[in-house]
Amino acid sequence: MKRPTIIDVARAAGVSKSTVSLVLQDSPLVRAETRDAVRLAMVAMGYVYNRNAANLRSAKIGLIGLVINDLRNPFFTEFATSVQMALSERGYATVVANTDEDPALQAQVVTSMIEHGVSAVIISPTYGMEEATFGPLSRAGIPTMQVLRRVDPDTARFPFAAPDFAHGSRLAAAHLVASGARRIAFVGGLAGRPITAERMAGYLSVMQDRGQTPLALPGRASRAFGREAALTLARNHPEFDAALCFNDLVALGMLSACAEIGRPVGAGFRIVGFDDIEECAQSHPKLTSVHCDIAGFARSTATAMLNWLEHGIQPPPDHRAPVHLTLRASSGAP
Amino acid sequence: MKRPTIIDVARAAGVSKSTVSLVLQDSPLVRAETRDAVRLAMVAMGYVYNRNAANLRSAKIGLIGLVINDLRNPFFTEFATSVQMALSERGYATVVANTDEDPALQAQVVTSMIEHGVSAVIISPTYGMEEATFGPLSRAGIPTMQVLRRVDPDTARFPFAAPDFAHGSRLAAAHLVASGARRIAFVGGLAGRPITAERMAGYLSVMQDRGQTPLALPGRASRAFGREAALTLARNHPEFDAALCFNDLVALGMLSACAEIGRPVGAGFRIVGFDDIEECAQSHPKLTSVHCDIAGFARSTATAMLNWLEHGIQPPPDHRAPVHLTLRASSGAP
DNA sequence: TACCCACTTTGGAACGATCCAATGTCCAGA
DNA sequence: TCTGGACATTGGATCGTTCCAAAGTGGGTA
Repeated sequence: MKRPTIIDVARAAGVSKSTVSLVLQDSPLVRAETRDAVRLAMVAMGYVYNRNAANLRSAKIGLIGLVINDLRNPFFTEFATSVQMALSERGYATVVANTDEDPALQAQVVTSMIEHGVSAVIISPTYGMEEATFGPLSRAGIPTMQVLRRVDPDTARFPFAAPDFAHGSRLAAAHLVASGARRIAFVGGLAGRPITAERMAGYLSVMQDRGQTPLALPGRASRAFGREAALTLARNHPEFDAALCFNDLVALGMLSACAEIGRPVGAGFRIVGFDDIEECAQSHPKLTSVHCDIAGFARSTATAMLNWLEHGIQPPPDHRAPVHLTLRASSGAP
Repeated sequence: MKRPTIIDVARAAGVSKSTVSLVLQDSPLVRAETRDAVRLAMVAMGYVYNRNAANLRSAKIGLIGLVINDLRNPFFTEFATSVQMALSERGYATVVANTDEDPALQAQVVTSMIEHGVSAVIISPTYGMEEATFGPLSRAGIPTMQVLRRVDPDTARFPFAAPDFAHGSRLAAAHLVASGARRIAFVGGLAGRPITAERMAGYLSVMQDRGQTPLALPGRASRAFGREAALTLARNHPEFDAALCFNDLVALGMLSACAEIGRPVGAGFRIVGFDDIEECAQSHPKLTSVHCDIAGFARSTATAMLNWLEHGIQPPPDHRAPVHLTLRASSGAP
């Protein structure tokens, strides 16, 4: 009825449980014939290794938690998938949880992960209830990296890493100006959040340089909001001839709405996205975007985490990965 | 240095370890003041529950493996995310792995999951090396469901569940015919795969009814292929006035290419997608698609799995979830 | 006073592996 | 023949929980 244990296997193979344990660990100490006999017995009785019992003593698990605020967003999907695959390559399994920007849910999944014994956590956090999320991690002494968003200011304890959004923003704004845009709006991103501030930084400084009043249409980072904003902009601010978007989803939503109302996008109305997700190269017109090499960033995050875990090398408190601008038709590039 | 255990907590709170255990389980047996004292001690010394030790006795682990063939595809992202959240709601953590359609990688991640002690696996498998993936699962006695694709034919052992693709295909084909399409092509999907056959079923039967030769443009289920196919179709088969696509990505790619070459989509050239991902309602024109309610399907899959796990109720060997057609502008619907 | 019962609390025995010190075996070399 | 050491194997303690039978309280009732 119940699952056989190493003791049962040992009995069947006529050896001691210790020997079976050694066989399980591929120890060179056991004689070849003994090993084979034990293996045979295992197969014969359908033995299943119980990693729980093992972990109870040796406390190594190789499980890493990955907490993401919005997993359905392709930007985060790409990040999560790349992290998972990089970890898998190094023999670690990844426990993933989506929080849907719900701080309470985030606190809950983090607790659940700690209980399941993750040995590290990589988190793209949501805002709110910081203590409920980071407190337990800190108390449990679990190495934790914040990525993409810095929510807990204690980066000595929870190192932060993200692409250099502010620099990308400057590149994008400068590009729009250089290609002749006269009035530029910033579209999307929830007001008051650090990430919005970073992605707006270049825009704001350009506006200041030109002595123009900035126009921001804050909103969710979704296609739906992009559509809405494009319509609003066309109706209420027809003089604006360019938009710098919080992210690609917003930009793609604008693209779709412009197609719908027959507003040509390109030299007449310039749109720049942010993140350069795969779809940017497939849309019509193709979308100019700040390329963050999210897959590369994900891999380097995974590496940094494992260096911390395996060699105790704590990542720098505030790492910014380089970004560049990918020019395409939506901003009137050739 | 090392993590405190319930014994340490018990000592600090001046009670026995049994009492601490009861507190952990929210047992009504303990007096309120005792409970509070224990809780206080826990917080004070940063106690972390050790689920491994607990599981050792009760043999419940609460870790569930989710293996996905293409996690970057929004259809699968939505599925995976919804499954994960449904499991999380019931107190289970989810170990996710993307296989990128690589059978060797799939075999490896499945092995790794078994070793990490997942108590069940939900897998959207890739084709090839079936034994290397399903053999270990079977030997380890881990309840495993195949979803979205049936790769291992032994559905008595590995129950299968998917939306009723064949029926969706019939609905889509019938709709195209009813709205007046004269020549219909089937675009996307790799030839020879069961899933392609299912999604083509309705198309083929309609072609047969009409005595027309089917035209299939097989290819990867990606935006890029959709673009390519739209151009090919326009160039080599201009008489075709409708396309039934393998999935939405292909259809969206076609949409984008049609916009590029100035071919109006709608009553003139009808396109129907498959899966009804969120973007279908945001594209221009909006995309008619076979709605699979993937989030609902994911939730019911999670429920079925947990019923199996917790109550031993094995899911039916071949479950098909209902689908329907969502009419939008791309097929000339009002 | 003695007894019962409901309410709390408790010590010890699992659970299934790992780890370690100790014990056998066997053979080469003195 | 004896000894040392390489190779194999082993029993017992241990990890941090849960579970269970048993015991300690205190109040009400016969």
